[in-house]
Amino acid sequence: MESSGELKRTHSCGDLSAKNAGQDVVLMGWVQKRRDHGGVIFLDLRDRSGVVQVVLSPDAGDSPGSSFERASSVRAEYVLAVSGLVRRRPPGTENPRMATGEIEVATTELNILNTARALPFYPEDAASVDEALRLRYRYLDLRRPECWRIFNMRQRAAALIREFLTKRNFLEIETPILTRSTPEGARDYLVPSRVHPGEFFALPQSPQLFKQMLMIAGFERYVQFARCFRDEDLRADRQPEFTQVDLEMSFVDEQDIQRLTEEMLAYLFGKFLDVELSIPFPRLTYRESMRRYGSDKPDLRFGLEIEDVSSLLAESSCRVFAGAVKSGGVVRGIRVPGGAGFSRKVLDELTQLAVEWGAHGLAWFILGEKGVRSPLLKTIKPEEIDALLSAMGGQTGDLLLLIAAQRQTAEEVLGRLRLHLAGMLDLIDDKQFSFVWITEFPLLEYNEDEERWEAVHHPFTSVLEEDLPLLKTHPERARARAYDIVLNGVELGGGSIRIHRRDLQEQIFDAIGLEAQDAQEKFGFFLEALDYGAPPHGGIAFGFDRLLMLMLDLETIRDVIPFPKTQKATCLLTGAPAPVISKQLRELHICCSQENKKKEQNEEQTDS
RNA sequence: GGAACUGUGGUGUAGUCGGUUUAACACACCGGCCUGUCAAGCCGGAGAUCGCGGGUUCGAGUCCCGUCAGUUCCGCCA
Repeated sequence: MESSGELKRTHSCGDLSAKNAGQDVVLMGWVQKRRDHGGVIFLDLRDRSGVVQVVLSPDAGDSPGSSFERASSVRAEYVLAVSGLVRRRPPGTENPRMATGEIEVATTELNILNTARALPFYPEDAASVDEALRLRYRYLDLRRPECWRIFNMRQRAAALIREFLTKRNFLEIETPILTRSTPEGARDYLVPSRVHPGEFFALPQSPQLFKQMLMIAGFERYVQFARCFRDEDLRADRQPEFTQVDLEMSFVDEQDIQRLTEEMLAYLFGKFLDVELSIPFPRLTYRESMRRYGSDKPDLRFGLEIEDVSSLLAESSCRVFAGAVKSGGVVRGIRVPGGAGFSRKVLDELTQLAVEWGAHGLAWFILGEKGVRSPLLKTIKPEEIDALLSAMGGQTGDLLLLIAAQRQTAEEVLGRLRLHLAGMLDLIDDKQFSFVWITEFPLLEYNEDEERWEAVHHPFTSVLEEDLPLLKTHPERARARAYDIVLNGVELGGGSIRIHRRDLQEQIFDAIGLEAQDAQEKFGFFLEALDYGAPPHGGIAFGFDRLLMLMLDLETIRDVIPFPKTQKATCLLTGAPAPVISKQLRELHICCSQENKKKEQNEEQTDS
């Protein structure tokens, strides 16, 4: 193994072309592949820019210790410095499948900067390797052009967003990572204080209060690529630490924020993907979205809308339908074009799913060539079927699926059924980007477990002026000045117009059962800030990881995060989280339960 | 907290209803040969007791139970 010695890198592998023929170059990089013919050795040398073929022949001197001899000991993923002449390949040996396939580097000097053991897997194969192993050796997984492309895109997207917002006069500001735990929302990650025994910082779930206080400070327009931390269970699109594009503006209303967001996304998609987004995006109220799509994050890339046929069947001779309506429920359904061909087995599977999801059953009507087929045919009157067909637009070849249940259950089950059917029937065009705003979310919802009202968005969200009186009488009906932006059925971001008056803020705290004293203790600093000239303000935050995942057509945000955690929130690479030695705990005034103590002592022994 | 799927040499897979296997194949690895390959080739070699622990059985990679890990989903995620 040598140092690069006198060699100084002059070019990057992927940048070489026939134009460089005749030049002496020095390259540094990794050995992607070795083809040793005994008399002539080919090495594919890779750096971030690409791959180029390096050739060594005994002309380089095959005396002991020569470059040629060194080359024959080279293995995949060795790190090399090579010096040589760029030349056109001999006629007939060009490789059209390689960007640099017209040329090669006739190497006169080869230094091995580092060797590599046989790898657990080779970067080239990483895509097909078990993800746990890839995460264990993430630096090898990341040693491939596809990953560099993703992180290059990540940087570009961030740059475009910064560029756009800078032009719009936004200030990029960092807020604390060590902050105060807030009672609302997700579980906090806590950090013990050494200086203050028994007290803890929390990692921010979002910079919410800080950005509001920046508005109170008069910054007017704030943005941050904010790291956020939430100690909740993971999903393909959820990591315990993630990045939000967090922004806030003063003296604005919903439309201002939404317009800015649309322009920003249009700018980003235009420059980044060369995709022209049509703005403004469609808007659906929460209620309408739930009714038509059974979801507050509807995927609008396909139809299969939910129809309400409650009034048609309220007096039906079929007890399933009439009964549901009589008891305050609904009858709703989906028309599946072409679904008449579904087998009995498939229908049974769908029914089973519907039951799993909370329905009592699934009523189906096959609109076949020879008439309507359904298990309910005997109980339902022909004219009711006719009415159903015309209400749902049923045509020969279609399938109608109906759920009779309480509204919320019907919406939820049909919403999931809708997604399931779209997958089954391959209705989703994955080239499409379908944005939609969901507006007028409920402000509060009742938490059965904790027996109290909670903010749907967060407790700093303002309420629609006209719904203010409902807070006291029908809290569930009060609508928030909150909005989510949804892309292809994924919640990309959400925001709201905030409360900027102390009295309203206190009223909301009261509505969610936060005692005045508690509120004072936990949010006193913020209530106080509202007293000192807080301007009207609002904002939005996007999941930057999710945005990239969707733009790059990936399945999980782990692919756009360099060092992601597993579903159990561990890091396979570093082994975090891990026990710490008791000295650390003592300094932090932390005492662990017995079981953990044992683990930690073992650790200490092996440690010393 | 719950459900489902996955777990075989370094990697990716095969292994059919439990009984021909000394658990097979490809790539990688080690040794040898080879001056134009780019999925280099040819010859030879080493390497897994089948995630782990129980159980059923005359006999288990193959069946059952438990457990661990990874993934997906539900709950949870203001």
